[in-house]
Amino acid sequence: MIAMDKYERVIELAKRRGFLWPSFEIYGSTAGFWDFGPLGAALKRRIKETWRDFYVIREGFYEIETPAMNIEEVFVASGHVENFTDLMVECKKCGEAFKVDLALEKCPECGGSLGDAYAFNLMFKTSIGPGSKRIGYLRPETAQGMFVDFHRILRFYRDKLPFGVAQIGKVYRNEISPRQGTLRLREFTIAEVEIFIDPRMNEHPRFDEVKDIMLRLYPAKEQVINKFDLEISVKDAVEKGIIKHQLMGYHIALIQQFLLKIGLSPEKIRFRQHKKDEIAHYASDCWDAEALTDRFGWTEIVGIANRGDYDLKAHAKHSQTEMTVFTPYEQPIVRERIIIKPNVSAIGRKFKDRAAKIIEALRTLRPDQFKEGVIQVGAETIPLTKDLVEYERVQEEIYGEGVIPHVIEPSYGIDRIVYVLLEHSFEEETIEGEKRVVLRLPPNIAPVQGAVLPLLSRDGLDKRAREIECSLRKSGFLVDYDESGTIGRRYRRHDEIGTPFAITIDHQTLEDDTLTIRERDSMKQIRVPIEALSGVMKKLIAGDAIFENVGTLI
RNA sequence: GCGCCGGUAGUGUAGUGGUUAUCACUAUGGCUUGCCAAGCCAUAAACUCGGGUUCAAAUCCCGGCCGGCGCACCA
Repeated sequence: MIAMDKYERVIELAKRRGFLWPSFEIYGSTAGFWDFGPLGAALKRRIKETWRDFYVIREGFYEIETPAMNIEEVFVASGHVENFTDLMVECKKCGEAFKVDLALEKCPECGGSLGDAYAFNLMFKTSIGPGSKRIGYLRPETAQGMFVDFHRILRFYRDKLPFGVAQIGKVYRNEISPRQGTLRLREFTIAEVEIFIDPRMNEHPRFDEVKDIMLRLYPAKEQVINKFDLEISVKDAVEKGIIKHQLMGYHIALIQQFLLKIGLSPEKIRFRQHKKDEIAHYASDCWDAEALTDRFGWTEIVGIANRGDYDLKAHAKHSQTEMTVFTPYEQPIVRERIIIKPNVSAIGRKFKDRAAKIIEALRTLRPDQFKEGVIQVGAETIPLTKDLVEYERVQEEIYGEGVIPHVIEPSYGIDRIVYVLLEHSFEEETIEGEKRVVLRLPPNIAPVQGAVLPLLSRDGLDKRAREIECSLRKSGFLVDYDESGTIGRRYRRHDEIGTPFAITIDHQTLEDDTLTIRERDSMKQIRVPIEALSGVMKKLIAGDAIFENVGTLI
C-alpha cells in the first residue's frame, strides 16, 4: 500500500468517523461543498462557542445576525459588484490573466496572443421575489451586514466609540475551482468582528495584558527582502512599528490566544502581513494568521484587516445616510462667524421662479465667497443688490464633530480552522506493537466529552453504566455509551475521535460505588467515587484540575 | 477554466474482455476473554454516472461528475 500523506489520513478518518464528508455524495458530489457529520458539527459548534467566549463575552462585542441574501445596492456600495465582475482574458503563450481592455491586443508580459474573454463573478447572483425586479446576491462576507446596520448599532451602544459587533454566519463565494477539502469552499462559515474606533485612538486600554505574548511575525517587508519570519513580543513589534499600533497588536495577540485555546500547535502558527499587491480593495493593512499544514504549507485561517473608513463612507454615500459618530471636544470651541441671511421675500418678488435656486445657493455659500456681490446659479451669474442680502455676525460654540469611525476586522474561516485543528491534533503512535490513532483535542473542544464503558456487558455492569450515562447527560455532558467489543478496542475507538475521558464501570463499582476514569493522552487511570464524577468531569474538561489530583491513581 | 493522472463495500485494496468481483480492516449479532484494537462462528456491504464498441465491459472508446497534481484564480 502506498503511504498516505497526513491530509489523506486525516480526511480518511474524518469521513469514516463522521466528522466531514463531501456533500451530495449520492448524486456525485459538487466541488466546494462539504457536510459536517455528527462529530464535525459538534466540533465546529464548540469552536464557535469558544470564539463567542472570546469576542462576545470577554471583549463585549455583541453578536448580531443579518441575512445571507443581500440586495444589490449593498454590494454596489461596498464595491463588490465592481470588483467581482470582471471579464478576464488569458495569454495563450504565458498563461498570464488580465482584465479585458479593448486597447489590449497582445499580452503585455510576453507579447503572445490572447484567448477568448470569459466572465467571472465570485458572488452568487439571483433574483428576489416574482418578476426578477430585485437582484440579490449571496454575501461573500458577513461584514456588510454590520456596516449596513451601523446607525442602529451605534444607537444601541449609546452613540459612543469604540464598540464592536460580531457575527457568525454562512457566506458564499463561487470559486472557479475549489479544492483541498474544507480549505476552500463555495459555502462556508465565517466569524467576523467589526471594531469601530475613533481614527485618532490607536491605543488599547488592556494592551498590558498581552504585551509580553510572543508572536511569530512575517511582515511584508521581510517577505521581499530576507524571507525570514521573526519571533517578537507584541510590545516590541508595536514599538518598532512592525505592527502599526496597539489596537492591531492587541487583536493579533487575541487571535493567537484563541487558536492556542482550541488546540492548534503553537509551532505551526504565524502571522503574515499582506504585501501591497495582494491587499483587498477595502483594506489599508492586513495580517493573516496562517497555520502550517502538512500538504499545503502555510494556510490562511484568520485575517485581520484595517478597513479604515472605506465601508462606512461608501454606504453613507450610496444610501444618503449619515454614518458618523459625534465626538465631543474636551473644551468646546468658541468662534465668531459671519452668516449670510438672504432677504427671502425681496428675492422672491424680484426673481420669481428662479428665487428658490438663488436662496439655496446663498445658503450654501461662505461669506468670503460672496465678495463680488454676484451669485452663480448653474451656468448663470446673477448680480444681487445689497437690499437682497444681509449679514449677521454670530458667536457659536462647537462641542464636537462627526467622525467616521475606522474599522479593525478580525475574520475567522471556521471551516479551515476545523480542518487544521484535526490535522494538528492527529497523531499516530505505536503502543506495544499496535498502532494507536489519537486526536489530541483539548477536552473542552472534543465533540464527545466522555465515553461510558461497562467492563462487561453483563453481571449488571451494563445497567449500572446506563444509569451513569444518563446522569452525566442530565448534568450536561455529551457522552457516548459503548459496550461492543473488548475494553481495549473501545478505548481505541474513542482515542480516534478525541474523547478525552473514558469512564469504566467494573465489578468494584457494584461493591463500593467507585469507577475509573481513563485519560486519553496519558492512558492513565484514576478511581473516583460516583458522586464526585460530575464535579470531577467538569473540572477536567475546563482544565481546572490536574488529572492525577482528582482521584486515586491506579 | 486549461493540461496530465486517477475513480471497485464504511476504509484500504486484488482483479487487462467471459470470475459467484479478491483480501484485510471496520461494522452488526453470538461464543469466549475480562482494563488498552486477542481468538472463534455468523451476517451485512462495492465496480462514479451516461453513451458507444462487442455475443459478452469493472476491464476497450467517448463524454459528464468527482478527486489529486501543475498553471490560472482565491478581492
